[in-house]
Amino acid sequence: MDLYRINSQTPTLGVAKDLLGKILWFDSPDGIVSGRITETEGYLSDDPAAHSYRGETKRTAPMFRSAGLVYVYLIYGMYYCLNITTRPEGEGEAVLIRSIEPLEGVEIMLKNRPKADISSLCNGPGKLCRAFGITVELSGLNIINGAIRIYDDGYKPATITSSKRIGITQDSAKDHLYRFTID
DNA sequence: TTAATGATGGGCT
DNA sequence: GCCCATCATTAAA
Repeated sequence: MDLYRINSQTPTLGVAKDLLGKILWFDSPDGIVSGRITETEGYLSDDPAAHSYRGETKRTAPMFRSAGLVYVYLIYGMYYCLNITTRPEGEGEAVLIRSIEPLEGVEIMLKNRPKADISSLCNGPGKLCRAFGITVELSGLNIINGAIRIYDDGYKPATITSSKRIGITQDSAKDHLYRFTID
């Protein structure tokens, strides 16, 4: 199985679609967990909904560094969200990984989310980070050498659906079809 | 079945 | 002080 590398020549929305069907892999303290990516969203540099929009801060620094880094942030005080950066130094774009179909380490995921059943184990950005054990401590790692990686096993999605992003309310951003899903 | 609400804390104005 | 790229739980219908 091949390591998947982000090509910084590829536009962010192209990467968002490209990541569908790839395998997210994490060498967690409890063991290997992995799953197939089924939902992503793109966040662009001229996009008021992007964390990078108001400039670089300590939190958002990975978005501005280089393509192929992990950007993790805390949301609503209790959940983490996982992104992969897509652009060269200074640009500030990323893809949010929103949903995954569990593959390896299901017993670890169930230990992290004891009340979930398989179908709802990783079907949301907060849920998948909780199930995998991904926290903000991992923000800034690269996906070539780090504990979080992406693999390509040759799976090709049949159909990619575009839709509006979840939870985006700014008038100038809410209607963009930057959310991509496969079934 | 869908709709409303509470949890919980960092980041920014 | 308000907002937030969320989710589980409860309430209503």
